[in-house]
Amino acid sequence: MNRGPRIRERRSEAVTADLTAVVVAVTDGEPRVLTLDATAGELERLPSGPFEPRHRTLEQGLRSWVESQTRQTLGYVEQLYTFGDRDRQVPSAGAEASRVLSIGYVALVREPRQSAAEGVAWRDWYRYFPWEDWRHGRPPVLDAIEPSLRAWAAAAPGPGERRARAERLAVSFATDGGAWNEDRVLERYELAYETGLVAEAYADGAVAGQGPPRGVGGEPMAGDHRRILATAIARLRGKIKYRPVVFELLPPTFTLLQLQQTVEALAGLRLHKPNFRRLVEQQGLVEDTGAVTLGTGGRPARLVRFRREALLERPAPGLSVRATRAAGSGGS
Amino acid sequence: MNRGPRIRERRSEAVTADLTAVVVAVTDGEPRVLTLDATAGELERLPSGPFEPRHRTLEQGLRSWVESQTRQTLGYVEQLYTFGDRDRQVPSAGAEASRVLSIGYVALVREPRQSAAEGVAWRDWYRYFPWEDWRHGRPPVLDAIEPSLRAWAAAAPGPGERRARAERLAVSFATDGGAWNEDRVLERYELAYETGLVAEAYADGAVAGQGPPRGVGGEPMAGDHRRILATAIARLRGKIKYRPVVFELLPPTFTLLQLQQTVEALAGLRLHKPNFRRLVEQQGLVEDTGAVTLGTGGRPARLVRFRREALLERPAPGLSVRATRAAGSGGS
DNA sequence: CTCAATAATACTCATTTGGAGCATAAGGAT
DNA sequence: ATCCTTATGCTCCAAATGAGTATTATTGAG
Repeated sequence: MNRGPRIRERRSEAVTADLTAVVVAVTDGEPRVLTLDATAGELERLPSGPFEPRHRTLEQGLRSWVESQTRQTLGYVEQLYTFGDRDRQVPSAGAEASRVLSIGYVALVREPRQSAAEGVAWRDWYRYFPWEDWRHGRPPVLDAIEPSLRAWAAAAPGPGERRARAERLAVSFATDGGAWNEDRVLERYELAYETGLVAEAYADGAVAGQGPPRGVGGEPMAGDHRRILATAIARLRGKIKYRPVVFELLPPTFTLLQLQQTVEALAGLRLHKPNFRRLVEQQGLVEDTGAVTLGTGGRPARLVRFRREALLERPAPGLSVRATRAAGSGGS
Repeated sequence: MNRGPRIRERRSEAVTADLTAVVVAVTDGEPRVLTLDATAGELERLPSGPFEPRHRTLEQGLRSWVESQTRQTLGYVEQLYTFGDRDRQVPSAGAEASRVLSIGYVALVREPRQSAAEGVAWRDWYRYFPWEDWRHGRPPVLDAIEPSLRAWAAAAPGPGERRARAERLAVSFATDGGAWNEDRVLERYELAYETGLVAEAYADGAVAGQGPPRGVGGEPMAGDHRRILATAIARLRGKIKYRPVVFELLPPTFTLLQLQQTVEALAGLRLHKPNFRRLVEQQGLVEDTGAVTLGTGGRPARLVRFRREALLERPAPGLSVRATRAAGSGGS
């Protein structure tokens, strides 16, 4: 196949490709993401680095950057999305800085090393999205957010735009009484950005003003890292429903409650225990190991392991997460 | 946000980003993709071109290339995946050709212009994946493919690898009697590639030999375009189940049969008519227009339109596609 | 003008799935 | 022993789903 001439002709338009990793673990029932601490001039950030000639593949490049920056080796890795630049980033360093692509990845790890390196920390991901955790009922921060959202919708230029904004709010944030959909993490972040609720919008110059209202927009991150994190959470929340990805976060053997709490941590919802177990059993997702744990605080729990054969038997071997009316979508 | 220094330091590692479009339409109940004809030295290809400074965003760049190459304007556009180079492409033009990224997109259009430009054609997508069309029962080409797949599994280096290959076959191609999963288009293409069933594997040097067995591997495409097409089909087949994307392919008003046939075209499956209608109705995906069509060949059909409010009411407003036992997954 | 062919539409029925709550079992702590 | 906690098992019912059948409204052949 004669692609030579074509490729050469194209090389004139060069860009830089930044590989960025959302490395996820669940410890003590909390979802955590691997971050680099904020430094003098910069905010907290995700491990990342440019794609370089020494990297065999994009994914290899990513693994290499994460390891060198955090001493954490990665297991399961999945590409998320490639973000262009001018639609979001600030051309702070002049025109020549404007050709950067961010290729986002999500990685799952089982046993996070405690403080793997200096300046590296596993942080609760709800630190960055406080409105996403419904495990203890409706997050209070939503009451502080909603007025801003409604004001933004009301301030739309025309009636058509106003209706469009109201619909986006209804779909994403379940204003006007609809059901909260835990998957729409990215839409919600984008809305928060557009309405000036997150600090990044001001840093990028997308929204004018001093900064967001205090204490409601979640912790900011450098560049577009929080957007990449939102994409990762959305992807994971969607994927657990039809792919057995949760097991990448669990040790080889685990109890059903551990499994449930891991799913709950990711989804940000409380699930109905008996039904969750029934689902897991009838999907054939796990098999008994014979062993039991004692440190449960109650009756000992069976230890189970993931059953790979489930991949063959089910078209969509996942764990549908539907909140119990009790704690998930109901009141506080 | 002080990103200046960091960005400059990274600019040394430049790559080229190629934007590639899978533009899809369904006409006469057949799924079609917009392609550029094969030329003297090259195979059929998808519209594509490099991301350039003049492009405001990645998506804008894509739209611009598609329009200039095919005179087709795009409606719905969605990014698919960014493919690195060394994992697949041949470094045919020397070392400097090895830093190309392909960013794949899928676009849906309603009314394909007939022969929009010279050298441009809407082609049935099953031309490239003959094993993916189960609307008339099991595709005969599978009988020709399976021996090659089994031989490849049997020829694995060790017993562990042999088992791994057999499992991949079982999952992707439903060998050993499992159910065919229409979503796994990409896995099947990758397997066909690895087993030397598709011409691209030889062109890339990934498989040694003259070329694939004749008449079974589907029509080849330039570079990694067929892989991108496989990704697009897989994405669409998955997405119709939880998002109302089909309507992007239909005119403003349509009949329920048209809707069903469009879904069937994408999924490559035959559906049970009464149940499909019931699903559409109870999901509230469409509403009556009052009008009817006559050219049905039988009783006139109601004309309906998409109901946007369904987006608000349902968490996953889509059309689950489960084959009827009759024609979909059953015998020929 | 009647009848067959073709689709559209309506309805039935059995089975499965899914949400909710309750009952019982088996540990540890006091 | 009693209570607390968690694991596990089971029931009930409503909704969704798969499959099949019946009826209705056109077109077109004879």
